[in-house]
Amino acid sequence: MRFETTTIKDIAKALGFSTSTVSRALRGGYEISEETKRIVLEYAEKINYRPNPIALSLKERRSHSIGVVVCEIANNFFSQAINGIESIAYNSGYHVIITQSNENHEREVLNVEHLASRSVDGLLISLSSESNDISYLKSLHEKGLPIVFFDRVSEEINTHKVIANNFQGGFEATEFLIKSGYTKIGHFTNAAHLSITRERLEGYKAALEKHQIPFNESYVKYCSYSGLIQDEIDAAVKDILKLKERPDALFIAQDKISTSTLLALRKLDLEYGCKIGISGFTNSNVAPLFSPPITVVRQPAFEMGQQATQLLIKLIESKHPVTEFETKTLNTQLITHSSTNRKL
Amino acid sequence: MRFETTTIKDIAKALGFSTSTVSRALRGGYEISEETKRIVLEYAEKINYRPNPIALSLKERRSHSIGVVVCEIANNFFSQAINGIESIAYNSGYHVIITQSNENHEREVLNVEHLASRSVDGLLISLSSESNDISYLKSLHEKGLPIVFFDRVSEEINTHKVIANNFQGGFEATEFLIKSGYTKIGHFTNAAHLSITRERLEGYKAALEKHQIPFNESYVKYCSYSGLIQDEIDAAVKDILKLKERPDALFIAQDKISTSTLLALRKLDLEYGCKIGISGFTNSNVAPLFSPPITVVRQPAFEMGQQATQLLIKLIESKHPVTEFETKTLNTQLITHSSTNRKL
DNA sequence: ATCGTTGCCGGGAACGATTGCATTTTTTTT
DNA sequence: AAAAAAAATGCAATCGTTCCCGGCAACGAT
Repeated sequence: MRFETTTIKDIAKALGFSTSTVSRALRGGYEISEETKRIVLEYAEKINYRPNPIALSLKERRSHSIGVVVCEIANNFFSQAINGIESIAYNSGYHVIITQSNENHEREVLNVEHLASRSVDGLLISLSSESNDISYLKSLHEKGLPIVFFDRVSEEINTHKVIANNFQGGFEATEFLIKSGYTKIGHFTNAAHLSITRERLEGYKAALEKHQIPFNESYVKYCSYSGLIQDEIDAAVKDILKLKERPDALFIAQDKISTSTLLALRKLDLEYGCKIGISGFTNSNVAPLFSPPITVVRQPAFEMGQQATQLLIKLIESKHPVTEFETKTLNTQLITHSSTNRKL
Repeated sequence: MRFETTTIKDIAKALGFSTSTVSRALRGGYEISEETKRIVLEYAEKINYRPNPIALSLKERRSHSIGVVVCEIANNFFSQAINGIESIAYNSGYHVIITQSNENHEREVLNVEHLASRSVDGLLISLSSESNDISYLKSLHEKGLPIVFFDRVSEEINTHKVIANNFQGGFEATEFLIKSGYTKIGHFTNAAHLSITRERLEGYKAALEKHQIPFNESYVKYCSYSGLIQDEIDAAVKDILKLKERPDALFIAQDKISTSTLLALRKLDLEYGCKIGISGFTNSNVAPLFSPPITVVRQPAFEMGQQATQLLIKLIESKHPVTEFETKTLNTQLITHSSTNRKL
């Protein structure tokens, strides 16, 4: 049951050349006569010869591929980002290997190590919500593996980073609710230690402060599984419902948490869910269909994927060690569906 | 800028053994003394040695990985199927390489050939809607590459296949609309030549026939881009709206087309959209939130991915050429949200 | 004392491709 | 026509690993 391929040797044998001649003819080496080149190229074409990328990877110690680690591809943000990544990578001659951590630290480590041992030329990663300790990444980075962070970044490693303007997103989403007349605004968000959590929370707080609304700690719910587990969101919603002074609006800081919260509201108290104002991060293309309706903070996922990939390829192809790193911040977009600002 | 790794040679040099001895000690070869094994293993552990999978792939001409080709990972069905694939593959020691065709034939060919040249041990594929000619797959299959089809299969290649019970899905979705009191039932579906299109159409027709409703060709819209292009769906909806006798219900045969149709209805004629009955294939987790509401045909995507992977691994690991192939058909699930059958 | 076993280990080819250097062939120069 | 220069091609090492084969010691049996 072994899959047959044709090699440079087969060509050499069939044509009576040495493998070196064939190799050079195929890459158009200047030292090979036009005649020989023609013969070799024609024959290679005829038998549909394809160079073995594995042999090349072994020899050159690079694979012309980049590894991607995301939490889950089913998340709209990540699948769009991956499309952006692929769009750049393919045009630059790189293949993309996608892996999922499922928000699990151990899985993330396994994925990264596997990618590294497969000689990926570089790594694009958005950290899992469980990942507090990233020393494993640090050591890989120090050994020379080019890494670019996107979305969920870490301070601990000095390299390129691409993020959305999370502060802006949080601020605008919150301020929109305030301007729509809501004052008791709850906040559902990710695990507390993530960069995106901090930044979006800051935006939320800044909007409250600007409009002289006091910050209320009991209105903030940290969901460590990032909405991957519906029960966690149900519990958060129940907590909110139990409050003597319920929020009259919610700002939700993540894609999956947004949809999970809408589902929970529908299930637990639809009337309340339809009464309150809801704004939240999501890159879902079907958000306009949602009921209860939601005002959307959309991240430029595709562009983020593209820019991260451009930075990574620049790192990979740089002749000299790079020491100057940049953090690109892309603006989010607030999309209001007419039905949301119904208090106006 | 090259990434350093430790090899079996480093161990051999440090310990004064030959590479052969080290290699055998690491795999626990019987011909190596316990003492030597201990020394080698301890040292390997100490320097965190990891065998180079690329060298292994080159030598063994297999990579312990399986390639997956889907149309787009952003599609709920496929991302769930991929989770099923990974769940089995990882437990069996295989890595999964995911690629997207974006419903584009040329891209599909490129992806498959790249996967094959990377020595994937087998291939899981759901055909793109553009793929009519699959001779390239055929020749790969004849050369010995194990292939398992899922979801969108082809008759032309005799191998294992895993599909949903598309006839049943189409039948139940249509009959549900009929039983809810609708009689003029339109049908939006994929490109006509796809296996899933035929089967779901058959189910639709069978339900109509059972209830003595005449089949109306002008009620059927084939969307060759599978909902990837919103304009195509918008056009289909406009066509329907222009009919002197508009459908009072729609059965939609695919995930993306379902959501695109809902978006189009919202945009073009929300009142009509909310009045008609809609049932459709989708694996979206947020379908309960949709408005207009939709009765859902859900495919067992995760299980389909799992079963396809099990079949593929059986093929890969089979000692003898396999000649008996099976087609597994998994039942779909009809999920009615209370609000849909409002004619009752 | 010699032979066959057994246990342990090293040498080296192989996987497919590239590449520096050596070698052969052809062409040009004198 | 001989020598030098140029062009075309081959040899062999390399990447990291496995595995066939052969070597060598120690030991028991003859």
